[in-house]
Amino acid sequence: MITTLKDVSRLADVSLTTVSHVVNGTRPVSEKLRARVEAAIRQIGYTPNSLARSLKLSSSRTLGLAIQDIRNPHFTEIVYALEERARERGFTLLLSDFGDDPARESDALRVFVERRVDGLIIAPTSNGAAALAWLRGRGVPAVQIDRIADPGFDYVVVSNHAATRRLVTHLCQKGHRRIAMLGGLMGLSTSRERVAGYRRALRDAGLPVDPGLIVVGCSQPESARIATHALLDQAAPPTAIVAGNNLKALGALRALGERNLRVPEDVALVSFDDFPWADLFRPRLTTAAQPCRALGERAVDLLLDRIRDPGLAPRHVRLGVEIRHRESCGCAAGAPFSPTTPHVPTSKSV
Amino acid sequence: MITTLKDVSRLADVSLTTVSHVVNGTRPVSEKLRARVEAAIRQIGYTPNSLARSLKLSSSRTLGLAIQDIRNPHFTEIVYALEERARERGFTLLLSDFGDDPARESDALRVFVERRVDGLIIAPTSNGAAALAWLRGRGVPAVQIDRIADPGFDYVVVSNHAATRRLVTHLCQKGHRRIAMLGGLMGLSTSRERVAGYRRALRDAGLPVDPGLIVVGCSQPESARIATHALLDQAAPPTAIVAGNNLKALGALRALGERNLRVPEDVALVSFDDFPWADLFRPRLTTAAQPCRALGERAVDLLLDRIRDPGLAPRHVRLGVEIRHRESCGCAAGAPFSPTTPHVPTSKSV
DNA sequence: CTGTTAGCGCCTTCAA
DNA sequence: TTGAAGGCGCTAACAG
Repeated sequence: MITTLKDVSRLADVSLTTVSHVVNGTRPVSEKLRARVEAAIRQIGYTPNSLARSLKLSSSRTLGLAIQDIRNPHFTEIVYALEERARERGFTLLLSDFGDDPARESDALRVFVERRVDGLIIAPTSNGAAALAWLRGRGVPAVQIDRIADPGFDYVVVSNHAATRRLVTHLCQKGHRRIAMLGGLMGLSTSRERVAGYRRALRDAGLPVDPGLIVVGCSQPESARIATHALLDQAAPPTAIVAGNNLKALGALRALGERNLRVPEDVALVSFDDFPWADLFRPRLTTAAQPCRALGERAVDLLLDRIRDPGLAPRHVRLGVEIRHRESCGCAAGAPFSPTTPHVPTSKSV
Repeated sequence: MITTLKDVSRLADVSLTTVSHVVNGTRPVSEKLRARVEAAIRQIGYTPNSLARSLKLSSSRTLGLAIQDIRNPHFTEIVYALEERARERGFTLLLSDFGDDPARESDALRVFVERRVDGLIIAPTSNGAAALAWLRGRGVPAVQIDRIADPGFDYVVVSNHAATRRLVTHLCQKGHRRIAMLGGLMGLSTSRERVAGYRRALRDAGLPVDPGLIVVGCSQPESARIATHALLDQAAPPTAIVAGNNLKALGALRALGERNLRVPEDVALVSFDDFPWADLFRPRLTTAAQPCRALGERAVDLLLDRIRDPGLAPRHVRLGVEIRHRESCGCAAGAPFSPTTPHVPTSKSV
């Protein structure tokens, strides 16, 4: 059923070498032989064994991708971009979803190394530094995305500080003086940078930083929901909330709904990360939209460069973030339905 | 940097055979030698080369996954389940997103076969039959998910007919007499089954089937949006719409919003496929929620069974679908925010 | 232009 | 309990 070069060479009555060369186009072969070989290949349905090829060449043209949770739309979008770019450049993606669990993160890297991926892309956990150190010991090229655990490796992330700062400044300009921040796990660079951006914006606006308005450690909608309730139970509750990512925004939205608070009239809400269908939430969310597509593409490009030349100095890329003003910040957005739904491909036929 | 069994055997001064056996625990080794070997392994950081191993064993413990568009939340959820189950059972997933393009579908399968995956999971396009036939010629185990292109292969899908029928019957019972259907590409079994279920429900209710109320071929939100506008432009527009999947629901929702039509007061809307955040859409969508998790798990299990025993007769699994009644069908849902958000994992800490 | 041959790293029979 | 040796399928010197 599964055939080999040798089968082809026997059937075409040529040497194994010649077959290899016509398959790979790696040296001139006379028309006559080439025709015979091609006929034989078709006849027995030969498909090259890239395992053997990889073993010989010590290059698998495979990239490992280790990520938190592909169900988070933000990561989904990145995975999509990574896969597409990798495929375009002739690489296949090995996928591992490690659910923010450092132990599973290490497992994933081990599996990838055993499979001799040519390089790997990782959104590191708070324990990522150790995982990356292990990788370094094996000389495997890697690029970090979304978060930074080890500046000794390449990375491509976004300007978390600046974007959060703009989000918060916008809220300040609309007159809010008690602005709460729903932050993530402080072991992650993203969380630290976003919280720092928040603080900075407050200071810029001459507003005090009230520790009671900063909640960190939320990593799922449910914890954000609970945290939001706690925030609103305070004596002097916030009039605006900044969600550190999309999952936290969902949780906040749920809590707000449960209290029948109106957004933005009663409480304003802005969030990091956009959803492709953010225009269908009510209220429509004002967000800091990350360039997921570009991020994925850059990450693959960086990685392939490094695979080609492992001696390169670490390269650090920070991409800009677009603030999408919709309703939840208190701005009356233009048309009731924004015509731009950037992440959803347009149809080709009805 | 990357070391081999031979390196270990030299350092530990034992035979290569012995090292292999301690690594794989495949035959008894004396305490003394084992200790030496293990020390050597640690010392040089040996990581097995699974490429070589796979070549020798002709089994890669790899599964190929070929799917339309991981950005569709429905597929995202399935990919998540597949990856998790595969990992639990010691397999790694190779990912290929082929964007509903038959040419890219074939490419993906070819790449998978070249990489000698042990089996593959595919959500076939309308051209899937040809692709699967090619696979059969190579004797590669495969299971279809979501859609059926070749009953000669295993599959696990959901009861599209019955679920759509229940959705439409519900609408009929609420008094709707002009119910439109937004169907997908009729080359896909899902689309055919769902449209058939719709027709069946109308007949059961003694209602005429108006061809003008059935639109097929939408595959993206944008085409569904346009189709919805066309539907509403008719002389006798529908009072209810059934979206054949989640993307079509997004499009319909946008069109409805653009016309300032209220759901469900002016037009009712129900949809196949649930979203994890469906509770945050306004109106909250009534949906036929597929058991994505179970589907993924069954698919992997079926595939591994078949890999073990390729002689098995084709196995066909059809899973039930849960109708989630929310507001968009005209039912006043209970609490304003449903406490069940099944696809979003609960937090472990705040 | 074509063929012979030596591995890539590993598993496993066979022999000791 | 241990080791030597052949071969999985392929590529690329090297030789004709």
